[in-house]
Amino acid sequence: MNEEEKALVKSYFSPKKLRKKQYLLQEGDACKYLAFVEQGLLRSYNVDDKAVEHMLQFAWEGWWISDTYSFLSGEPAAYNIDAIEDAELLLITLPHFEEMMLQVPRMERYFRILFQKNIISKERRLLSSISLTAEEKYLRLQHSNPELVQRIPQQLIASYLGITPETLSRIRKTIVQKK
Amino acid sequence: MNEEEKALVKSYFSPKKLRKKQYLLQEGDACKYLAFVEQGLLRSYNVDDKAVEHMLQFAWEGWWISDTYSFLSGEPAAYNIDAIEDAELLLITLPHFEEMMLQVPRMERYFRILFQKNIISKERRLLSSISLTAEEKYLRLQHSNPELVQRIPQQLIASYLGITPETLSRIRKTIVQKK
DNA sequence: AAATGCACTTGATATTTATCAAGTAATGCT
DNA sequence: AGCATTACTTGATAAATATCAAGTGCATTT
Repeated sequence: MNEEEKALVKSYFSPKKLRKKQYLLQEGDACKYLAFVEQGLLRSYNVDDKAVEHMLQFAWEGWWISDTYSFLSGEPAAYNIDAIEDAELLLITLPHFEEMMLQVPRMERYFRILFQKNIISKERRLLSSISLTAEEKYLRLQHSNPELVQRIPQQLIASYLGITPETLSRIRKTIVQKK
Repeated sequence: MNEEEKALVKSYFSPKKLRKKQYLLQEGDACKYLAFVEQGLLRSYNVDDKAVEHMLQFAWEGWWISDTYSFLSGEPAAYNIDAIEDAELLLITLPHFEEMMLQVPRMERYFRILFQKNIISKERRLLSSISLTAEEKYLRLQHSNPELVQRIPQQLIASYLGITPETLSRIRKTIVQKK
């Protein structure tokens, strides 16, 4: 990308800082922004009838996060997004996003490829989810994404895997014992 | 899309017919094609150490199917793809796909948007998978995708939901009894 | 029409995971 | 440093789901 393009792309975004525990998006609101994480750590999740949180995604430096459906459709968001660690973001609105796609074909391509990669990783997580035991899921996550396991609090990892914190605690114990 | 573009796009694809139970792709081979389903029904799945199949995706008229990772990277496929019903497909190779993206920006856009939608539906399936009971998963699938539940054999639906055929059979029984 | 093979069902039991309750360790706040 | 809050662990028990084994019904083949 040349300097001119870089400047143009940058002009579509606005910076935003978020303190730990602050919301970027709350369920029910329209998701106005797609966020690029420059610094820090965010999560998206939903909350069920029993007030249990279910992690959809974590996003740190270099990752994108939003409620994709709400962002694109304008419908109320199904998910919450908040900061697990203080964060610095670059935000883009849908009109700016669409404009950018048209003005900078390179970005259209960038996002098509980004989305491809996202699909591939979601497919893997899905297959883990439907085919592995709790322990296998944890071990595979640890193997495929060690930074996540290291950086994210344990209860959130449990939620991400679809198991209870107690079960994860016990699994970790047996893994240590096996060594 | 004008006639010229349509003809150009069409020229990148080659047709293929598949009989029921025939493979389009076998685990370990490179996935050479991205397939568009004109007619019929396909599935992608993997097989674990215990020879149990785990459904990743079903694709019927108007859907696309491939092992996305293998298709893009050239690495051996992790999944099998075969026909549940006799099928007619349009196949495109990666070089043709890339060429088409460059020659027809409209298609770049089409796939970016297609991938967005794919991500949204995978996210929903993932959240169902990590947050619902077996019965809730089945009911939600039935509600969100009645054609799938009607058209796909029950054992494959069970696998798609990450439960055993026996459990699904019992769940269906209790649902009927409740009515 | 009889025979074979699948898909689905049903039953008994085992295993995995969740729930509830209490404890201990770690962290944040003033 | 001391107190409060939150995160994690552990134990006892309950609930959900898997496994294994037979059986039934239905369709396909001969």
